Amino acid sequence: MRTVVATCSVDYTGRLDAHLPLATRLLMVKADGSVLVHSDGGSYKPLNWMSPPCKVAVSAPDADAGAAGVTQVWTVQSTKGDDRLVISIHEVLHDATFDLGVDPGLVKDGVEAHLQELLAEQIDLLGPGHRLVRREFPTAIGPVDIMARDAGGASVAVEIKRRGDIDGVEQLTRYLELLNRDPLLAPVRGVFAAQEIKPQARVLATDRGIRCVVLDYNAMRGLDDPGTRLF
Amino acid sequence: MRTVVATCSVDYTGRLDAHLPLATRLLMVKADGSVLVHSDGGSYKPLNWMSPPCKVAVSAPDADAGAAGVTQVWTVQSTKGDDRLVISIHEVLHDATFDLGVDPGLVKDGVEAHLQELLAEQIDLLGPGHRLVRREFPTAIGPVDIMARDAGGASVAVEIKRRGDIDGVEQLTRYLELLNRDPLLAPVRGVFAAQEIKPQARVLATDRGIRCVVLDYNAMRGLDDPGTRLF
DNA sequence: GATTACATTTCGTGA
DNA sequence: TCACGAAGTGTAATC
Repeated sequence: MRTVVATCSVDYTGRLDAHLPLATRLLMVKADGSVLVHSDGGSYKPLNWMSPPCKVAVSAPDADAGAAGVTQVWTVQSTKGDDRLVISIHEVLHDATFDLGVDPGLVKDGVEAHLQELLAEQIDLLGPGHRLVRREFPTAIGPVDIMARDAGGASVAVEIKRRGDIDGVEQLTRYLELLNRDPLLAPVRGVFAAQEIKPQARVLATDRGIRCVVLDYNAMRGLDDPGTRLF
Repeated sequence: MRTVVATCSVDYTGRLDAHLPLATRLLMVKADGSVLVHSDGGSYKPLNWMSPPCKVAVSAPDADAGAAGVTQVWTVQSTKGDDRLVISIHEVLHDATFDLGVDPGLVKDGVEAHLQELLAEQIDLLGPGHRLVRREFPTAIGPVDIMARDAGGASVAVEIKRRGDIDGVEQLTRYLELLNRDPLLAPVRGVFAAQEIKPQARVLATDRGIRCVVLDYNAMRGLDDPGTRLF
C-alpha cells in the first residue's frame, strides 16, 4: 500500500471520459496495482479509480506538460479492457509505502437473507394461520423468497426486500404469472414484504392485487433472540 | 484529511453488523468527519466506513481491551442514524494530516444523458425516415427517453440504457401500456436502445414486440463531432 | 425534503 | 465464465 498526497490533475478514459482539474488529493496505490484518487470529502467512493487488474507506469511529462508544472505522469492502464487513468502530478507533499499483509476479511450479518430467515420463522406475520411451505421455492425463472399457505390453504408467494421498490413488485408479478399457470398451486396470491415500501411500489402492488407488508427488523430480531434486545 | 496506518480490529453496527479481525489497515479520516477503513486490495470500496455526517471520538481502552493490546479506541457515531463504527487500535505505524482544500469536482462525459442527446440528433439510427417528436416525453408514470414517429407517421417510444437489462424492458413495457391508451398516439411501438443488450432482455423485448437497437457510442460521438475521431 | 433513476456502480452467488 | 440480484449502496436531478 502506497499513499501519496499531491497536487494533480486526472483524466479517465474508458466506459466514459472524466476529468479532474488541478487540486491536492490523496492517491492510494494498492498491492494489486489498483489506484484510488480521493478528495477530502464526498463519500467512500473515490473521485477516480482504476480497478485491478491494472498496471501503473510512471513517466516524465512531455515538454508542454512540463512547462505547465507537471513533474511526473502516472499512467494506470487496465490489463483487461481499454480503461486508462492518467494522473499528472505537479507537487508531491507526501509519499509513503507500507506492508499491510493480506486482510482476514469481513464478517457480515443482517441483510435480506436474515430477513427471509426471520420471516420464515415468524410466518404468522403474514396473518394468523399461515404455514411455511419453503424458503427459496424454485421456479423456472428463479426462486421465490418464501412460499406459504394461508389459513384457508391457499398458496401465498412472498417477495422480500430491504427496500421495497417498483422492481421488486415487477419481480413478484413475474413469479405470480408463472405460478398461477400451475394447477397444483393456483390460485397464488402475492405478498410484497419489505422494511420500507416506496409509495409508487405500493400503488403498483395494490393495483395488481398484491398485499404489502412492512417488516420491523428490530422487532423480528428481538422475537428471534430476546437476549439481543436486553441491553 | 488524516491518514493513519495501524493494526486494528473494527466493529460496525447499524443497518447490519460486521466485524473485522485484527490486521494492519489504512484509516482515512476526511475533513467532513467521515472515516474509511481500507485494506491493501479489493476494490475502491472500503472494508468498513462511516458516511458523513458523523463524529469521531477517541478514548482509552477499557481494562480488558487494554490487556488485549488495544492502545486507543475510535468511536465513529453517525449523527443522523444509529450507525456506529468502533475501531480498536493496537499499534500505529503512521499518522499524518494534510490540508487538501475543497476539490473542484469531476467533469463527466458519456453517460446515458449524452447517449440520449446523440440519438435525438441521429434519430435515423432507428431507421430511415424517423422524426424526433421530443426527448423526455412526459407521461403520468415518468418521462419516456425519446418519442419519435417512423416514416409512416406511427409513434415510436424509445427507452435508452447504457446496459440493456431486463428492468429496462419492463420500464418500456409500462410506458407502452400507458401510451397505447392514448388514441392520439396509439398504436405506439417500442424500441429498446442500449450500448449493450443482455440476452435475457433481448428475449423478453422480442417476445413483447419491442425492437432492440444496439448503439455504438464512439461512432455516434464521431458523427456528432468528426474532429474527435481524427487523431 | 422526498422520490426516482443512474452508476466507470461493486460484489456476491449460482448456473 | 456469465448472468442476475443485492448493497450499510451513493449521487444527482426532479418533484
